[in-house]
Amino acid sequence: MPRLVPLRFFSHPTLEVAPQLIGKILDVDGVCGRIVEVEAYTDDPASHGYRRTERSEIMFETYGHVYVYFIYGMYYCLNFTTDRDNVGAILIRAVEPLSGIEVMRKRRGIHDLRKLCSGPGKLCEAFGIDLDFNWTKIGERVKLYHGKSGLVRTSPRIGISKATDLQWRFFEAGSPFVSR
DNA sequence: TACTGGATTCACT
DNA sequence: GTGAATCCAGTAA
Repeated sequence: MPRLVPLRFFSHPTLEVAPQLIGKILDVDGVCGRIVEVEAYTDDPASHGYRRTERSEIMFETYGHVYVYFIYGMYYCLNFTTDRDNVGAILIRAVEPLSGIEVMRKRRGIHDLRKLCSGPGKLCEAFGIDLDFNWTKIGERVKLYHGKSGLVRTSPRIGISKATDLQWRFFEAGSPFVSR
């Protein structure tokens, strides 16, 4: 079994973490992919971290957390926050599907392996990622669900709209990768 | 409150 | 190569 990447991996400077993320394996409850393209964002004008707003605050406050944002009215983009001391996040731009492929195909509605996760919006759809996963943390089991009186929040910061139960994990590149 | 534009994708030409 | 789809966050007023 490949070695688990510790949370502290993400505590280092964004520009150091980003290249090391290439080749690592993202596992969201058995749906797995090898990261093949990332984009690092710090405090430059092109980054949400350029201004501190309610949305971007997670980039300032955390590392090893999930930051998802909605774009172009249709797509989500998956980021992981980085750098214990500064603002930073890394956008996952593309992954190579390794397991849970049938689940990905069903979610994406296409069969072609090459088109499943070859873009930020595509991989979010394939992994079933949306805004609900904001502020969730790598390694922690996340349980999100409906309550009798409406939405149940697992944290004061997360508004939950559907049943979810998952865990974000990263593994060191290992070949061959065998999922559970 | 209203407006603007966006870390994208895909169909169509 | 081009343009449409689509809606939220941020900003200006």
